[in-house]
Amino acid sequence: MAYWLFKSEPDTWSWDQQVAKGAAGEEWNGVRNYQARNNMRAMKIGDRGFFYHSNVGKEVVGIVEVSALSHPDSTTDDPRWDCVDIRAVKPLPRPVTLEEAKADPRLAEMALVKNTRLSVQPVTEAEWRVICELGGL
DNA sequence: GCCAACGTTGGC
DNA sequence: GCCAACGTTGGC
Repeated sequence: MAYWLFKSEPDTWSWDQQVAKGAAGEEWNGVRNYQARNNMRAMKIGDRGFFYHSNVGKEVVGIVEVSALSHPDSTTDDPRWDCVDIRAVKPLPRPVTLEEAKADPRLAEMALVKNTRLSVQPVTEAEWRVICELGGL
């Protein structure tokens, strides 16, 4: 199983909205970046991801799961853009802020820290464990 | 195929 | 609100 990180501005799409979608999940649409799209194309059902609030909060707030494989993004007719569906699994007991991630030497190579502009990122298993630990899981 | 101009993201 | 980093576009 692979691990990922999904960024969203809470003003646009928040963790609470994701939770409200329940087990059905929701399209992770609107991504217009090739790297991010390629990451989504590589995802499999059941892969886990962090849900990160950018701009407001700047923290990992919860864990999601891929509930549908990559398919055309319904918000555009442009065939270049695909997306997966994700559903909320559980919140982190304690959100992990970007500041904390930056302060932890084990996360120095994390895309969240090194490549702030990428909106859908791969996360290594080691990084996954560290964030979970910091988040109180 | 290069690169300048432009647009967007996201931290501060 | 600013600006740095980065990605994309389009002229040549």
